[in-house]
This record gives sequence, C-alpha cells and structure tokens, in this order.
Amino acid sequence: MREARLLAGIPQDKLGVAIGLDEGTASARISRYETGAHAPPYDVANKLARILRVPVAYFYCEDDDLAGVIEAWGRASAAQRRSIEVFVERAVRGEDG
Amino acid sequence: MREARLLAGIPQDKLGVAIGLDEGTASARISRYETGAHAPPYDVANKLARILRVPVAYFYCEDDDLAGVIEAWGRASAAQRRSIEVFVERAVRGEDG
DNA sequence: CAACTAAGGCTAACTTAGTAC
DNA sequence: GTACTAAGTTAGCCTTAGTTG
Repeated sequence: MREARLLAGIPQDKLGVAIGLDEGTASARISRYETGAHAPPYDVANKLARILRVPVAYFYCEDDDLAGVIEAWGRASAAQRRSIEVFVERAVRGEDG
Repeated sequence: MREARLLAGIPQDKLGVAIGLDEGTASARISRYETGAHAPPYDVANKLARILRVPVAYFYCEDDDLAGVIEAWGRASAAQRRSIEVFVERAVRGEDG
C-alpha cells in the first residue's frame, strides 16, 4: 500500500483527506495502515484503492508476483483484460486440478 | 468465499474447525463471513484461503473477472505463473498510463 | 512538512444459545 | 446434518495528543 501511495506521490495526510478522513486523524490512520499496526475496514481499503488506482485486492496480496498481475490488471483496458482472461484460463486449464 | 467452500465440498462448521476455530463457534462465524454480516481478521482470511486452495486476495475481489484470474493463479504451477506474468506485463505495457 | 506512536473511548467482531429447513 | 440469527461480552480500531527528523 505504501508502494502505491509513493508511486502516486501523495503524502499520508493528503491521502487520508482524499478518502474522506478528518484532517486531524488522517496522518495517524494512514500511518497505522501502512505499518500494519491496524487493519482498515474494507470500505476504507476500497476508497484508498480508488485514489491510488489499484484494485482493492492488491492490498491483500502477500505474493509479490500476483500483486504485479493485479496491479497491471488495474491499468488494463477492457479489451486487454479480456485478452488476459483468455490467456490465463488457457494456460492453467486441465492442469493441477 | 461461499463459492470456494462449496467447490471444496466442505460444510461451514467443518471449514471453521479446519482453520482452528472452536467447534461451538465455527458454524456461526463462517456464516457471518459468507453473508457479509462480519468481516474476518486477515489472519483468519489467510487460513481460510489455505484450506480452500485460493489466494487470499480472492476474498477481497469484487470484480468477478479479476477474481477468476486470481483463482486460476492459485491453481497454476510456477512455470505457468511466470508465463502469465510475462503475458500480462506485455499486454498492458505502455498503455493507459 | 512528513511520518510515527501511546492511551482511552467506542465500534465491530466473537461467544453463547437457540431457530428453521 | 446444515445454515442462520439475537444479545451480551470482549477485542481491536479511531481519536487525541505528542515526538522525531
């Protein structure tokens, strides 16, 4: 999550205000989320994802490789997404399951 | 999440016990998670994902198309994953951002 | 300006007990 | 056997206030 924020070039307090948090609390809350001290409600995670332009699933992904795929999905057009779906289904079909 | 559980053919209480919940509470807790009444802690979601054989990010994905990609990723071999990564990066590179 | 932390209030999850199919 | 819900308790998030570079 911090990675996505730094990529967007937004400080913690600005990000918090952007999703509707109070100015006085924004910095502390975003800090907790990034350090892992607290977990945000899903609704908050969703708003953060919108501002940072990534699918919300990106925040819940420990696998860096899968995270990269999810992030790319977020930047993909509808046609690109369809193409990715087809490729993935073909690549995995009939194996290991 | 219910979808993944039914696919695995496990009842709610059995699933709960499988991740370490008490027998008396397992059914009620899993029920709340599936109906959306309560949100599980990330640690619990992680254990559920392991038993149900899906990446944990799958539970936090509202986009059904992306969910399908994530689920397929969970079933993919290391080589297949690498191939997916390469395809996705190529498909999205330089567009829309 | 930007990021982090401690402590107390308050919200949401957890447990218990019970119902419906 | 399987799935869901109500009410009281408890754990964890949110707010305030303050510290560091």
